[in-house]
Amino acid sequence: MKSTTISELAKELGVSVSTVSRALNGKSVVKEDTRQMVLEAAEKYCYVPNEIARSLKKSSTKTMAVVLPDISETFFGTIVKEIDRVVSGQGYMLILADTHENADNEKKYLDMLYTRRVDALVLATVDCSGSTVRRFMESGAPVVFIDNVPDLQELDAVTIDNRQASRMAVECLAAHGHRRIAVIAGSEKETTGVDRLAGYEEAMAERNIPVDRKLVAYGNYKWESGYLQMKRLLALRKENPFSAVYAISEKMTYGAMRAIAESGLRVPEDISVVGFDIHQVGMEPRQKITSVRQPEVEIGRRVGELLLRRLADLGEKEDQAGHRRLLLDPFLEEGETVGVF
Amino acid sequence: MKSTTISELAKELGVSVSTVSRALNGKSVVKEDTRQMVLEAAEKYCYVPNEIARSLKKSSTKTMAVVLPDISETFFGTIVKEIDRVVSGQGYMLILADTHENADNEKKYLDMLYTRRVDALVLATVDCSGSTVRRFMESGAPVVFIDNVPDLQELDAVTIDNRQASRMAVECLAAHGHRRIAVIAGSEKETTGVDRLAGYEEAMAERNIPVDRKLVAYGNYKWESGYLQMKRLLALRKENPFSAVYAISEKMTYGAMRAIAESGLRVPEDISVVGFDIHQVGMEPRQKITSVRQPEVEIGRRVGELLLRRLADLGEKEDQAGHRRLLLDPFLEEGETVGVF
DNA sequence: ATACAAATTACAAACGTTTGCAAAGGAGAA
DNA sequence: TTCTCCTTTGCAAACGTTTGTAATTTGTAT
Repeated sequence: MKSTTISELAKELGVSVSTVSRALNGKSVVKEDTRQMVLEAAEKYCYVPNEIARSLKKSSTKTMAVVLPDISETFFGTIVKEIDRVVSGQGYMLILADTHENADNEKKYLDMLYTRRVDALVLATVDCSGSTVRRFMESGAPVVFIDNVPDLQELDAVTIDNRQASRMAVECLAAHGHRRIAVIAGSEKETTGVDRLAGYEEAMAERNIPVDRKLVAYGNYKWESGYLQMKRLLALRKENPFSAVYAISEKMTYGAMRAIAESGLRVPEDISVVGFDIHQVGMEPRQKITSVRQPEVEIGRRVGELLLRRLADLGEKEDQAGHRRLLLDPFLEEGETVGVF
Repeated sequence: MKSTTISELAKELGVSVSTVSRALNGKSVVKEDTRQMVLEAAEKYCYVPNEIARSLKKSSTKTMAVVLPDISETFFGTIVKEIDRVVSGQGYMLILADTHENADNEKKYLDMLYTRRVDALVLATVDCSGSTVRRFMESGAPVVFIDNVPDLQELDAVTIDNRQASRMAVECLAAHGHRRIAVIAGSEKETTGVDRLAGYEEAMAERNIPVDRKLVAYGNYKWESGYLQMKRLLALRKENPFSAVYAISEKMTYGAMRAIAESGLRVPEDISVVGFDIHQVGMEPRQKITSVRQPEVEIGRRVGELLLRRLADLGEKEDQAGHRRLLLDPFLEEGETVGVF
């Protein structure tokens, strides 16, 4: 079931391969009659261009890669979906690589992608040192970071303003009278987690509320850690009282709420909760959770557009405009988990 | 920043390209000294094989495609993640295409994938006629269907037994004394929805419970339709009473529960609920939802393994073993939304 | 030293395109 | 008719590999 090639068409029609190629691509001048003839023959013999051969010749694969820690998360799924929508409009396709949050896998995938000569890369790295991508970036292919951005200067990135996100959470709680606000933060290694905690501290400072270290718990973004850290905070509640808690990931928020429910306390009567990335706000079976949200679709769109522009600029031989770090606005989605204190 | 090629290495070392190629690939006989020399030079000059050229020559791209309606759904995300894990172990990468549940997009993507000569395809189609894939299948590339399987004979597929899934739901409810069981079903066009409804009917028949058509609502798998259909069912509850409801998708389950909550009824005291595909059973902030579940990870693994075997068999020139339709077992995950009637 | 087989290496074609350049074809003007 | 100029087409190289076959080197036995 091998498919037709240009040269077979050429032979069939008694013209040269270059003529067929030009007729098919439409870019170059070919007599209209010939073009029609070629097009009909292509139709008749079910000609399908071989993108591999074309890639080799043009050294452009019309392929981008997305490397991320966990595609099963709605957050990443939504971003990828939108990137795909945007770039597929220009004929690009997406190679997906799920690193399982593992730096070795990330490196392995980046190597595989490099040999495949993808035109561009979007990366939600687990290795903030940025060491794994260096070669890629040096090769000249556009790279855009999302979610977790290494602390290097020269790079493109699209994220939300994570400090701002936490400020909004604290602001919401403070506006309801809360001052003793616990936080379930993330690891100190990832820029995302660091920024979110910093935002919390800034917002507290702005309101002259001292940050009680006893109310700062460190989790790892997973359900279990939200659950366990909340249990811990609740156990010490006598000595370190608090009226609200802010968790910086979706799963930790769920875990924390479960811990609260199991302790017999009510939300928001006893404890107010602000979550992060709660994707089904308004769709929860019961209580809507107040949550800081990221505009995933916009993130995806901006990433796609940025990559397309970079690739176009490459073609134009313009020198790359300075690298840009897009900081999008998070937003607070009101639910039913914040009460007045 | 162009990277080194085999012929540059060859020139540098004063040997032929074929020798370098063979030394690098290790398959063929090369004097050990030469191999070392080549390997060192490759290292020194940062040689990276060009997979595109290799693909062209070997007419195998080491690439598979996954085409599905919505990657932002955890269900698909989890499957893709596992397929990726399995096949990347054998050097394959995954191209992802999100059709947005649109048949035209599906066709467009399949065309793009065909010109890219992907080695294999996994497809969660929205077009059960199977017409869009025909060419692909005729080309000889392995195709595996998931989720929604066309009613053709000659194809590979990995799904759960959807009838069995519904039987388990009904069985659970019946065991708790429920006989008037409403169902929020899906469209009549998709095999998945059809099978799930059929399973419901079978299970009812087995228990000599007549199926009341008034208790069968048709949704479209989305939150809103679960919500609206439940509202409708509740509005008619006086004339068509029921003590339980079974919804055949995750989002419809959430929507239905929201509608129940808004009507002031309690779950499970007033109405019992069995859902489908509830991914965070046990992680919900409050009430655990009893749900029929699909083993997504196993589905992904079986898909990956099946594709790898098919591709290996192709190489072996063995004639393809008959097509197989893997029917995996769904399972019931107990929550707190089913009470005795 | 010579011959022969085995081990190693080189040559060249092929995979299916694109594209610069040269060649051919045709039309109009001298 | 011949020359020029423009339009259309063909030739051939290139993209970076793999691989069958031929050529060379090496080792061993005579």
